[in-house]
Amino acid sequence: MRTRDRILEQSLGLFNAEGLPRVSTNRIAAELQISPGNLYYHFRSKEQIVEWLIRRLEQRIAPLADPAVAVVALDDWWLTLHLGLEAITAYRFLYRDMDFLLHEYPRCGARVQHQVALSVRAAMRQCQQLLAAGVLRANAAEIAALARQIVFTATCWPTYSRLMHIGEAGAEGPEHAAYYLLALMSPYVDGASRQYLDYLRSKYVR
Amino acid sequence: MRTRDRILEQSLGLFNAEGLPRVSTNRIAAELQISPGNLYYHFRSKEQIVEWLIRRLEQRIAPLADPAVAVVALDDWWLTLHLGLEAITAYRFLYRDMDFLLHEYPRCGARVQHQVALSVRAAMRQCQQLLAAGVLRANAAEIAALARQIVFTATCWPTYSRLMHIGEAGAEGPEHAAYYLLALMSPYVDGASRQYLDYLRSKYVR
DNA sequence: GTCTATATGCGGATAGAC
DNA sequence: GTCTATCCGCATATAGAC
Repeated sequence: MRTRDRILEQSLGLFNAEGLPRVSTNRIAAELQISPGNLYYHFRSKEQIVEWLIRRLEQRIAPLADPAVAVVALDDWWLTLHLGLEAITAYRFLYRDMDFLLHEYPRCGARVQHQVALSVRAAMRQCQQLLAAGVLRANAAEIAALARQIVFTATCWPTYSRLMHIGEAGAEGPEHAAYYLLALMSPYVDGASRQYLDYLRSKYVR
Repeated sequence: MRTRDRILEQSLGLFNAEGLPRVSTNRIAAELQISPGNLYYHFRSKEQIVEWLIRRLEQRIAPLADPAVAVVALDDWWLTLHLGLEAITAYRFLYRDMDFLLHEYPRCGARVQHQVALSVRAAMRQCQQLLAAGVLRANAAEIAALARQIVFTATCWPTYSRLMHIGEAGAEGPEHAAYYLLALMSPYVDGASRQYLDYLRSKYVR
């Protein structure tokens, strides 16, 4: 089953680099120096390749949204968020062309939608834990809006940033998004936690 | 020149409803009950249709980014932002498939990029005016991050919202984005202005 | 498992008559 | 200005030999 894995790996790389709709199955095969027919022996369709890639992403982010994980300090939140950003970066093609995904491969699109919905719920849970721990100071409406903003920014900022600074190195990496995520959180944090947050933020100044 | 305008109007409607890549020139012609050849008599290419639509959008938002406009009260800011959101909604297909746009029609993509860059600059100017007027309370770094967040949210939230709540009415309208834009601004506003902001926000609760 | 060859369909765009 | 007919190229996917 070696060829199968090579197809998945090469597809992920090409999809991230050039975008799902612009990478044809013929292209993937050519890049791997195998025939198109061979590729279709391993995967019934292009959609199936995408579906297996999504499966890998799901396994990677599932532990981050696990309710059992306690988030009681800013550090816990930050680690979780950073791991999430890295996962999103590694599979950024899914978020980059979501409109295409949803229309061309509805099953895949629905799965990504579901993952994002789970992330929103997890973000709310984590914000509430931080509130209970006294790290955050905000009312219920603010918490809800903040959690949604966090997930929105984490998923969409890399794409936005890439579009606006096309060709610039690192524009789609997690660092750009990280800075703005800290900025979102900042007004609701004070005391010692706020100092730590400012410290983190200073590491991401451009 | 009647047919030409009908083509533009119909294209805009179809692009917004189904997305730029999924609406073919043949489809536009069929919908208007004219022949594909006729369409290509009026526009050399599909790209030219898009280019004329962008031109209309540019004319619509230019006055909103005009440095001559004074933004000294929360009300001024809110009006400008709301007009901007309505313009984005009216031409949402441009933001919905920006990756496609940038790769397939680089000239068009660059123009939209340029418009967004202008919007960021305008947002910063306006935030600084609000700061000077005592409506906002923030340092320079916070102002810069806030202005970027505002433009990012205004341009990307409608698309994100639509993808997450596909089929739901109003998900891509300006209202959803409006609520979160006010939430972004809120922590940096206090006193009488804050009360007014909360009042505005209450009108958009879901 | 892997290849070659090919079916099938669609989208953008053009030619030339009316 | 508008039509009909058609070219061209590409992408997904399949058939059948090796």
